[in-house]
Amino acid sequence: MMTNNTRSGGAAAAQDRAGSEPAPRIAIQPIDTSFSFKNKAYAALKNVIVSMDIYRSRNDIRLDERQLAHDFGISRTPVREAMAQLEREGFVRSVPRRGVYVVRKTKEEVIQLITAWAALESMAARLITQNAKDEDIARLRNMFATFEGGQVRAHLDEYSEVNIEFHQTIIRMSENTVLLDLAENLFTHMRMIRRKTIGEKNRADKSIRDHMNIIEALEARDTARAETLVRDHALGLAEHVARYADYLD
Amino acid sequence: MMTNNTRSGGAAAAQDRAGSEPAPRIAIQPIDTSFSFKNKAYAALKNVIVSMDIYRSRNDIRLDERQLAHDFGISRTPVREAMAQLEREGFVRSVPRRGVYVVRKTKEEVIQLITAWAALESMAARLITQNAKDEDIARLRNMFATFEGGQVRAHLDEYSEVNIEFHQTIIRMSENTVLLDLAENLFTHMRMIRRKTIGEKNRADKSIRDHMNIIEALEARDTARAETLVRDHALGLAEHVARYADYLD
DNA sequence: TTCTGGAATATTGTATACCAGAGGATCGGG
DNA sequence: CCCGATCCTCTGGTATACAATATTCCAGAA
Repeated sequence: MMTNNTRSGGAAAAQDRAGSEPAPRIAIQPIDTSFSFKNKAYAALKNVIVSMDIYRSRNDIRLDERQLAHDFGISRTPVREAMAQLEREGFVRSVPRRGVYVVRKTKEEVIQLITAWAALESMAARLITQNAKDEDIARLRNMFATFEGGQVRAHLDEYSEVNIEFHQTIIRMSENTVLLDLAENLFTHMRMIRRKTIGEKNRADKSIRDHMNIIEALEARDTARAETLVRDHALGLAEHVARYADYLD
Repeated sequence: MMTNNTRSGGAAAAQDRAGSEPAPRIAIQPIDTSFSFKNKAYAALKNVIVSMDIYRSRNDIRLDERQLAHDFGISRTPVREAMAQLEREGFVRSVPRRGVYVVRKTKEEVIQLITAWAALESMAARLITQNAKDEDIARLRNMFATFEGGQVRAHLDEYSEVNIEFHQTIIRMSENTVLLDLAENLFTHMRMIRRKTIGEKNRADKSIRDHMNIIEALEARDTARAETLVRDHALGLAEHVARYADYLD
């Protein structure tokens, strides 16, 4: 959580034109001091971890501090500080005097992950029915109604990027940054296993239908129903994983 | 999350007695290598942060790396690595070339915190009704029924240690470590503001009644009701904070 | 051949040195 | 007395040096 040290500050620069300075002063904005090597390394490392296919090979994957520091062109220190953060988030595990290894979630842990996600997102749905503006909910429909047409559906399995984006949007619409931060982490973990897609074609159809029902419940401001639908949708995935995802662990 | 590098291993040593070795081999267990300075510093720092009364003074509290390192008797490096972790968890904020400051949550953020907590704990309640053993639920009642008697009630405001412990126990009983880890962090934040207790004596009574109702719903394995009660109990606190906690920010 | 022991090597954990930038103090001019 | 430029100090950011331990591999004995 709290990824950004840069507390926005984007639009703030354009404001002072009533100031008495005649100098043109073209578009100078406070230089972004937040991109320290530590933060850059964090982003880069996270990217590396997410984009590698952990679950294909069974061998543990080790991250070499020295090698990474060298590749990034920096020293070990900021790399280690980034590692410490990733470790706290559960992405890597540091074994003393041995190395840091990318964490491979067990089936059990994935189920727990999805369950927690269900909790967060259903709360988000609740908040949306109470606080969101109609136009925002409408935008949600527009964003994902394209898939109702037909052909794109094939790609909408539980781990696809569009699917995750839908759920991420739900969370974001809750306007609760704590929920967002927590869920962001869980989604990142989910992205790491999405390549291991489970067959079962009809689940994609069900997923779309679920999404549509969710959107309708949100539009109707039906708090209880929205909450329930979102929760059960996620828990359904958890159950599916429990039953069919034997390739984990 | 993932605080422990020591993957148990406790009971595993006593197992192999069918092995052909006649040697007694008395109770050797792997020495705990996981308490590096980094981890020690993390625990110590967190303790320092939690135990200081952030919300009394309005001045920002700065943590001096050098001073802390000196007090701990170690160098800055492990202290900084611990700081990096605490920063990622939202406890401190590091301003480049200025210092690292303890984060003071705004009223808005506290409300969001409690809302997220409501989401996690209500899911925990759901899981308990489905998976927990009767005896565990019974233990929950025994643990907190002492307060029904009378005099201890006065101290049971929303921020008291016993109150937090009750909710923490609920989460723990879900047997979902992800929920537990996420909630643990939220609770830690809550502990930091618990000293600023709000008056309103009758809330304590309501709190106890709520707890009893929750326990009963769990005992009855009434999933929907338990979930709702837990959620609304927490959201009630959120609303209370929204209304009366003007001292924040 | 197989197992034990230890030296060589590799890699992390920790300490220290150095750097750049922010803020305040000081000093000088008006 | 007030204001501003400049220096000085203090802080976190980064790099590097050193210490400690795990792993590997080979030699030698049973």
